[in-house]
Amino acid sequence: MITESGKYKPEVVEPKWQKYWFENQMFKAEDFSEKPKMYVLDMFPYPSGAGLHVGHPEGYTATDIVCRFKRMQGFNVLHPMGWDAFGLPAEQYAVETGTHPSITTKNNINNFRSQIQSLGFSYDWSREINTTDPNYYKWTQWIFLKLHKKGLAYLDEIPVNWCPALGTVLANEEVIDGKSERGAHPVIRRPMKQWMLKITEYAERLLNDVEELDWPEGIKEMQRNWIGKSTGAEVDFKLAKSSNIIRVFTTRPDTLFGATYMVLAPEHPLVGIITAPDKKNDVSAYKKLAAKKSDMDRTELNTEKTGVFTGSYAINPVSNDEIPIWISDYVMMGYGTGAIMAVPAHDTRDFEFARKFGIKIKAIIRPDENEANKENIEINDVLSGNACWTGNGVLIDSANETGLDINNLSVNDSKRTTIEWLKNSGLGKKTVNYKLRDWLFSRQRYWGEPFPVVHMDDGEIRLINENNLPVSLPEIDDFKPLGTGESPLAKAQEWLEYTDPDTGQKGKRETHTMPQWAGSCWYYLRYIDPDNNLEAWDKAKEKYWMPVDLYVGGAEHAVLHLLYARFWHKVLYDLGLVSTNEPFQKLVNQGMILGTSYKDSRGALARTDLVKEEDGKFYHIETEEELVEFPAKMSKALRNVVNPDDVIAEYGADSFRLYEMFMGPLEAVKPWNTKGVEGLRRFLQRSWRMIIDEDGEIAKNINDEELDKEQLRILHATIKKVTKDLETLNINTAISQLMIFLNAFSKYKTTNCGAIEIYVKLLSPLVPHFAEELWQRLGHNQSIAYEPWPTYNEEMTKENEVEILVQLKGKPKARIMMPADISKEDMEKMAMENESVRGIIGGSTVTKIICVPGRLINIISG
RNA sequence: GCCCGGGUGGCGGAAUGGCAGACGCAACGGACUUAAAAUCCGUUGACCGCAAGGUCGUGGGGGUUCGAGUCCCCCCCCGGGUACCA
Repeated sequence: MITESGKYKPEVVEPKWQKYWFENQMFKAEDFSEKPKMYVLDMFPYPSGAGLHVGHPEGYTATDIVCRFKRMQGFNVLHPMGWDAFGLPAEQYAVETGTHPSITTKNNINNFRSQIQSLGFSYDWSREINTTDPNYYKWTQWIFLKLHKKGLAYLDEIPVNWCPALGTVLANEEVIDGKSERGAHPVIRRPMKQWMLKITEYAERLLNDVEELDWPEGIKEMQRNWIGKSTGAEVDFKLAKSSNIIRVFTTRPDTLFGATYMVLAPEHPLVGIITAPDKKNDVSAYKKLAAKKSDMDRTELNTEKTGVFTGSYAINPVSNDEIPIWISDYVMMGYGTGAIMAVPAHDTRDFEFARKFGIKIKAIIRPDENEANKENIEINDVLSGNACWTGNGVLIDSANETGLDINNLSVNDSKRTTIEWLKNSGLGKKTVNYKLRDWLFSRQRYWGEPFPVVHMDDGEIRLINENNLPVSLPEIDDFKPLGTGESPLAKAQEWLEYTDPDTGQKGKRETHTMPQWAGSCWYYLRYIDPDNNLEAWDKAKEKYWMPVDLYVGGAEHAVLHLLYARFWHKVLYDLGLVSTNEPFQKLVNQGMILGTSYKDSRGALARTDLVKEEDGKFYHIETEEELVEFPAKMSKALRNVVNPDDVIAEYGADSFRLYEMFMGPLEAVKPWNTKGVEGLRRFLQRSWRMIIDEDGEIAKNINDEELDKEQLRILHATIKKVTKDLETLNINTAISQLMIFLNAFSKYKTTNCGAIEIYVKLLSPLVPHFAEELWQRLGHNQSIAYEPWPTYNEEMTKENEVEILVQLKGKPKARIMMPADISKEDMEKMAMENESVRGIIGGSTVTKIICVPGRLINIISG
């Protein structure tokens, strides 16, 4: 008879243990402890109305496993969760329905929390934070005051990415291909007064300190590229017929003698001044065209160069030649000085431009012969101006009468020499340029942190006193954007008007709010001391917990969040408010989980509900065309979104967790396959059956008999493999080893109870509810969560005898059993005395024998 | 274009320079069952062969090595990032 208590029932076991953990506050982190600390952080989610996605629990499961593992190893673990809850969707929903964003947010958070809790994660819920809570954003505002006082926040009238559909400006990082990152609405350029943060002041440190981080190389590289440091020189060009000077930035000062024209960005302030009267019409027409073009979708980038001549000339400072000044939109006002010296012989863009407009091309580098051959470029073509060379070589025709002679020098040497000469002649100097721009920190939205700022009527910008924080969001009932560049906050009359309590001076509050990134720039610090009403965090606690030892999240935050947070952290460090230079010591990106989709012969993906399966093949319901299975991003449009709630309801949270980890390496992109969850459910079922018999009793063959040699070997090998794999986050192979253990131990007639308990312990970080239940049934009345992690004996993992492969000239021929610890000499002796080995060698002469202990013998014969 | 990843059975994926394909899914065969599901046992890279066995095989081509999925060079394809950055 199978009784109820004999069955594995996740639907009973999982809520039982979740309740137990919650009621006993099992995972509350202690501030300060004798134990070593471990701070494991998940990127906190934006609680969207759509709820949890199978992608969310992937990283959360991995960190939960690490935390549970580390607790058993005696660490004091901090593992918090919270909500990045400011953001556009709740506000747009408010515009449509009138529901206040705080209500939407609260509901979504409740939904997210219960979904997350149903997965059995061991968060310290007493530290839950919410960026929209005034008790939280009070401190976000406080940090803004710190930034401002340090001179890192300023107002500036700049051309910004204005998104009419969203009614707000966006940071450069939030604009993709000329469209908004969220919603893909068109974005146009428009000058507006905005709050900016001087992240550029930290560019060098943000770049250098990347080196010391234990982050994926790809992410570090993306940060470096985004900062985009380039070293070169600023050079001043005099105009031929006026006293104006055009300053350019170049990374190739060595090519100055080859500069045969200049180009200004169309928006360059000198354009209006230097344009010759007969060119005014052409130039202003082009400027208009360029302005319109920058409003257009940037993906349709036309590589064909355009531009017009201004009618003016500049003097090349090294050769004294008069060179024409053009304007073109291939030079951007936003980078360097907005003007370039053009060296068509040695820059591909300049080359294209000069070719098109018939401008002189003057070669001043003789290409390196080997390199030119490799690139398939004729040296003579370069020298005659018919090909462009950007590589190495030797300088030619590059000397003047005022002491600069770089002929015969290499590119690098001539750069150095030229910069030296420019400096001595007062014409230029060595400069460093960054692609990184200052951070646009204003948004014209309601649902964000208000700035603690008042614009006084006399023009003074006044900061709200620290003691009067937070500046709370006013209640309003119309969330529609004004479309003027002001946020909906401008409608909150009462809130808006400010009167100085002492002087009676009047002013208006800042109506911009902070971008969503603000709250996530420092949330990891608030978890350390979430209820502190006197300060943002206690310094001693910060010192104890920081830095974050492991940070797991999606690669989509490679530049945005991670760069901004590092910037704030460095500012806080400089202010003596945090003890570490960097916030996140180790970073791991979980790969995206793809859904199943179906592709036709043209490569088009079909909606999953329009696909039918027959005999293992897939067909389109309407066209009858045969389709092939193809992994694709989960999307509503493809109807291939998998909802974790459904999976948990059918298989249980433990099977779900196990499957997500078994799919492959954490960082890899991998396709979801619900069949796979069944396999893991089966694995748990078989593990259960090995331990619990059909009556719900401990299986009869589990006793206190000693393990035999082979059982001991498998047990210790399993402890070793699982321990090492959890340490390195190779959770998929840890699970494989546990399966190997089960396959072996479920076949033995009798099993030692201690070995089974170790198995349950090894499983417990992965499938905590399952393990708790078995642990209890095995007679323990304490939770397994803090049981000491099993240790292994290296000697036990070794086999006495191993099978050695005998190869003849690399081909496998025979297998001989040999003692595991045999020496090379004895291996060779044993092999050569072996009958079948002799037969394999036959009459041929052995010239060499390679012995690899524990592995193989390779016999080379002539 | 440039910068990062990656390419291994039908599928997800394993492999300190040492027997490629661990583990799982799927498939097939068998046991149990009136039957099915569940469960259990077995087979499963391709090709040749009755068999013993052999040949080929980690995107393609070369190389280093006694030995290469792994190291080196060249090329192709896929994914991500970025883009007239001077």
